[in-house]
Amino acid sequence: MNKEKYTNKEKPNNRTIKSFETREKIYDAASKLFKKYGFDHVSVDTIVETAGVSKGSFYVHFDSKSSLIVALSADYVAQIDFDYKNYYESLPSDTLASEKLLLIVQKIADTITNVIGYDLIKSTYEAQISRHVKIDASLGYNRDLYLTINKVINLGIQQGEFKPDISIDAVVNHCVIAIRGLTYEWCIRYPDFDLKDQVAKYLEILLPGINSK
Amino acid sequence: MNKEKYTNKEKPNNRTIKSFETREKIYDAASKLFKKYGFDHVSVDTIVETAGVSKGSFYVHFDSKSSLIVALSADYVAQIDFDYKNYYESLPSDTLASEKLLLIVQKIADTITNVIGYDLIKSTYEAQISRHVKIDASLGYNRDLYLTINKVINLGIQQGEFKPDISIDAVVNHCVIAIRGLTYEWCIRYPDFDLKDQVAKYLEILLPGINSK
Amino acid sequence: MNKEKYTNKEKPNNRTIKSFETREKIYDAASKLFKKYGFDHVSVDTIVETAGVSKGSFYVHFDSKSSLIVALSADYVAQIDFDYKNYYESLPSDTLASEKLLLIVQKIADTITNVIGYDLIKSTYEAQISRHVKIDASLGYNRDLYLTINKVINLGIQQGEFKPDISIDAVVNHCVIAIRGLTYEWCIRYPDFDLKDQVAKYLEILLPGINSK
Amino acid sequence: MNKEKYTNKEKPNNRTIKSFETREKIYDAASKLFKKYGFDHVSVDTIVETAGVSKGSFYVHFDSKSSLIVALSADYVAQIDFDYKNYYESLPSDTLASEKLLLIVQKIADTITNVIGYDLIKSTYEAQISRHVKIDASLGYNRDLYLTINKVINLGIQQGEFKPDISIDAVVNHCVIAIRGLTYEWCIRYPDFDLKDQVAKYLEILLPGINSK
DNA sequence: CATGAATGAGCCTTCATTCAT
DNA sequence: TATGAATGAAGGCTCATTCAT
Repeated sequence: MNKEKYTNKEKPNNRTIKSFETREKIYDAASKLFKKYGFDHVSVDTIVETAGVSKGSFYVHFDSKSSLIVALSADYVAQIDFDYKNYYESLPSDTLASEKLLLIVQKIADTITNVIGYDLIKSTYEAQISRHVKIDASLGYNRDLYLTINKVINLGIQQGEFKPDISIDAVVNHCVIAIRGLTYEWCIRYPDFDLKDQVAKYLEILLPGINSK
Repeated sequence: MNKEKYTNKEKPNNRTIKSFETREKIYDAASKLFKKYGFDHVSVDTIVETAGVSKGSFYVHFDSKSSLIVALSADYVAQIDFDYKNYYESLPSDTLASEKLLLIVQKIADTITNVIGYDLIKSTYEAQISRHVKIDASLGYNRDLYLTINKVINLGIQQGEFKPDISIDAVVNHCVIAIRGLTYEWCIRYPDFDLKDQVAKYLEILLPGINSK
Repeated sequence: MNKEKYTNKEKPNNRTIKSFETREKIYDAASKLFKKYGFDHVSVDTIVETAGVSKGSFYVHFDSKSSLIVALSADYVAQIDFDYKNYYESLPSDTLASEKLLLIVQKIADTITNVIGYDLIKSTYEAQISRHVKIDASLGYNRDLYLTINKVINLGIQQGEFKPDISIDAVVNHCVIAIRGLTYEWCIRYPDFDLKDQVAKYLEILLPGINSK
Repeated sequence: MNKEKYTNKEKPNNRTIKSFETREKIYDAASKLFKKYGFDHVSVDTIVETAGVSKGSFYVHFDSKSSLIVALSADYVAQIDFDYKNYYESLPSDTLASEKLLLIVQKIADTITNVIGYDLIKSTYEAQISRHVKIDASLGYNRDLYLTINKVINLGIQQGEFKPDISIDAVVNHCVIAIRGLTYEWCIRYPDFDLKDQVAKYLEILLPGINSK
């Protein structure tokens, strides 16, 4: 398990600050390297060398290589959450629900493509599928994503834009899965696959089925 | 590359039979192990030990560990192809296009779930995403899947069941991607995800958008 | 040890002919490969593959990889002998001894450089120094070379061209060693070392010491 | 590359001393084994077993097996350099140039024969001819040897002992090559070849050609 | 004689982890 | 805390040789 530091409220002294910095150095180096080469192809040696710390230090701060990966995942997810939620709140209130949906999924595609980047997403998917580093559900972007899309779909129904009798859950569910599926597809077809474009196309096909007219 | 044996029509003698059996032993052991632990986490040592042959034998029959997974993938894909194509041909000619579509994707879900199985699919997806063991496009089930779904959509349009102005390519494309995406989802949520159910739900959402009425 | 074939005088039948051909194929392939890559870097697999025969055949004709090397060396040596002896006989009888000496050593340099070639010579030296594949003295080119050079030196003394009191043996000896030494030097400096040029320079330095004037 | 330790001037503590000792153990074992069996025929396994350290330790101290021989070569060369240069300086200033030359080459022969020894020289020559572990020219004994012999020849000319019109470069060049050639000869004829004797004989033949009288 | 599958010791190298300092 | 030398199991792969057919 990732060793939590700093949970006590004591005033950090020089030593704890140094310790924190060391941890950060390892963390940052690992992040960069995993992004570039994938978990399985980055050794602890490379990490500590890049970080400029000793191998011993690594094991002072992380119990194992795996525990590092777990710590990293949470951060990326937090970033996605932060990005698209902020974005959602910023949309004009008179935006159509269908348009909001489109803008949100495109925003997600954007974040994935440009902020997080291919290699890191690939690594995350890789970790998810091959190891049991399942992102903790309570932290995962899925939960928030569900809620946000749920809001939009509900809004569309209330505003008479979407059919009132659709199964909201099924639709939301499918959206989330589709985004993940398209992201997987993007990974294995990279760079010949425009994620933003594809999520838009996906909605073009989905929306007629739920629009009320 | 996978060393092809037996491509000539000569009557196999005892020696070639024995050789083939050895190859099979390795193949089967590897298949079982990859299924269970994933490609990267099965060593050649383990494979040959399981197969009950020498390490040298492994390299008599396969040029490398990688070439083995390539050979394995091709087989599974061939199996999928075989299964759903046969199935498609067997459908009554008066079946509705939308129904045919549903039945086919469900058949694929069935094959994936029950014939090939979770572990192997997981390994394949893992291999695809982490290594460059991309299934040869000309052999991959994608191509045939495209063609088959294309046929169905076309049929639907000709029979007036689907809108005549939809982009067939976009729809077919999306179907294939969706199947792969859902399969990926199935992998990471296993066993809490009913693939057959989900592809059905997916179509429920897709179909209204392309139905003519 | 290299298995000698064909020592009996029986009329060769089809089978012995086939056998001989197989042996030749292996021999030629090995020769070519050793030339190119050096003994230690050519595997039996590569040899038989290049020769187009089976691995089993190899061990029918040669007891081991090493025995092949032994067989090969003798041939190259024979070729050198043949070349420079022929050349020596062909020289006009009124040629000066010192000139004859120069021409002979240059002829040898020529043979080494252009007939046998860098890679094979390198391989031979390599084999000589690293393995105990010492060329059988009675076959080695040294013996004949000694005799030939001996003749020339003697001739020079008789014709009054060389000092009468030099130690013929020491001079001949040194010539032979020098040729081998320069050839070794050529190997490790290849291609920045002109063997023919260097043997000439060597003689330029040697001759004044033995010339009578 | 050989990992350089100890280049800083810090006071070595117990740990660095231990580390150094480990390195030495590996180094010494390798040296002994290469001497005995030749580079290509000594495995890392054998080295570490002989040294009494773990295989992992080997790669802590040396990047690869090749980097070890590079390190070894440099040392031997340094030793040769050290030996004959010291010797050269110690010669009485009134020694004749020709005598100095003789003494130096005999000193070198001595060092090769008695200090470095047959097996190691053989290994070095082997490495030079079969691999591309060419001793770095700037470090090699050749450079210094050239300079030293050059000095002697020059001295001889200035003192009127050698002809003033000889090509110093050609003579020096030939001396160095001859020493190497004779050393090669010594390797392949060992132990039936007295190197010291032979270099003396070589000079006996060379000197009359450059002496002024 | 010819074949080529089978063998298994051996090769060099990597790597996560431990531990004395 | 920080260090980095030490560890040794494991990894993928090569190769000379054997042997049943």
